[in-house]
Amino acid sequence: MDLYINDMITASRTRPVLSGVRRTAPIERQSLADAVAERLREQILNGDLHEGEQLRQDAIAKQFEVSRIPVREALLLLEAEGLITTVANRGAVVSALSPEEIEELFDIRAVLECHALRLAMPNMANEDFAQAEKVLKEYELALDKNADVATWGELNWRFHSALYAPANRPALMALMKVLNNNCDRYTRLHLAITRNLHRAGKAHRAILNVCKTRNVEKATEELHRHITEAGQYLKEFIRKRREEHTQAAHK
Amino acid sequence: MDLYINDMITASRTRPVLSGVRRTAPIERQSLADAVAERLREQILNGDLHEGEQLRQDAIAKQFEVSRIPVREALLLLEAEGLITTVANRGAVVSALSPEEIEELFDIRAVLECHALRLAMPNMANEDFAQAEKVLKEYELALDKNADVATWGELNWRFHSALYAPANRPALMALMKVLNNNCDRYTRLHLAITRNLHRAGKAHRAILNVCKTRNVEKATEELHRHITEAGQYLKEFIRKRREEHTQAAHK
DNA sequence: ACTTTGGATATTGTATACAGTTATCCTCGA
DNA sequence: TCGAGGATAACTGTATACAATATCCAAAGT
Repeated sequence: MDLYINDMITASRTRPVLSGVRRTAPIERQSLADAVAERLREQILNGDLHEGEQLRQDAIAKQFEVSRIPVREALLLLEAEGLITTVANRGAVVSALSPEEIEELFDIRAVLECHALRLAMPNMANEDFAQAEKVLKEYELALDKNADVATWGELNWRFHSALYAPANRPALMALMKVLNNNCDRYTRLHLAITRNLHRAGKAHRAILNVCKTRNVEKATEELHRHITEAGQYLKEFIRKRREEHTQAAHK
Repeated sequence: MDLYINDMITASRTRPVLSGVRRTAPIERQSLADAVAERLREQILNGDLHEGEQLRQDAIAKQFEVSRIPVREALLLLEAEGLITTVANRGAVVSALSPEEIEELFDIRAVLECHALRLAMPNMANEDFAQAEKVLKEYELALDKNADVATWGELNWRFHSALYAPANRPALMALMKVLNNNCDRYTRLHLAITRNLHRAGKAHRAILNVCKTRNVEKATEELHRHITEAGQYLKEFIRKRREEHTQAAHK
């Protein structure tokens, strides 16, 4: 699979944050390519486009009523993010990560996010804890409401990023976000089937509690376990699922 | 700045490594976009295009005698890699990383590469040491010959990647390569001015020697210092350089 | 002098058109 | 029935043309 540095930076594509005190928000203008990419990304993360599915330039262009040029550019963006894979003259398919790649991605995430947490913890103020707490409450509320997996993915990242925000490392944060997108797709897939959403909620609360004690070692250990356990679980989950599918294909 | 996941994967764009034993190499066919991107990337890494320099689509298209479409797609790739930055309707410029971003990048590199080394060391065989040794010799030879900085950058990465290869982590490797590209540009800039190329050579030899003792802790410590020291040095170097330039602009 | 406004020019963004490549399917022969 | 070969269709890759947007400069107003 592929990961691009600029996806890290291309987090920047998601619009610079409003700076200064201008009263009237600048009119949000997106290039068509960005808009198309956003829609497709959502569809992929939601699983509306399942892995391995072909992405026809023409079809997408018609669907969104644009020409193929912005579609092509959108596909390049998504490829840089690792969400799709293209073969010359044969078009793009939604990336299907091998179990090994999934494990690798979660492993990278664990390393980077623990590093981020380590940097963040000395800077954590009460308001940071409050922020994380707030997101966690939202998450639990969403659970009760049986919200969709998209909401879950969003809140999951918001919780994690809230922990890392005090580190004040924009590039690192952007990189972690891209990696998260690639992992979340599988997590969501898993959750959509097993529906055991409470597990992550409990793990998150545990992590937050350790952070509050300001014990860096224990906190990073907890976080590391949270991420790698998810990785191992998903690796196995996907491996079995693929096995079944190939068997089904062979009979 | 921006880093894209797919750049990690897009390392894949730099052609999948020959797998298997096919005798006749597959005919190399690159899309124009890939070819343009490759040329531009080289120019940026070499410093032929200095940071902040505008990249006009028309000019590039004329230079390579292609239309603007493949140029645009090449620019998207480079943006994903973090080498350029684009603003809507105003085109692209060669990314100028702030001293803080440089520090951040080197820091991320240190974390990931130490992790990779940690994974690699248990798998290191004599042939791996020999391979690293060989690259190191080439490096030292290039020093004597007063080779250009491009050669230096190439050999630098080849040495580092030789150390991490036994870890057998393709995604991690690809990500590290993209990060390296973003850092190397500044390292080369620095070397092109100060010409003290021997320092890195000595550091590399020291790292390799520790690896041979199979002491994981010491090896990662050595590597970590090697990378973060370079980062600190360059951060200061770029900071001072920028200061001078802004002063020059004000008088 | 300084600011503002209008428009000419340059540049990017998108659509349409065409060329090249790959996949599909049909026919023909064994 | 099966496989080889080739025409056809489908799709991607690139070029050209046009539209939208930004930049620059000069002229008018304060």
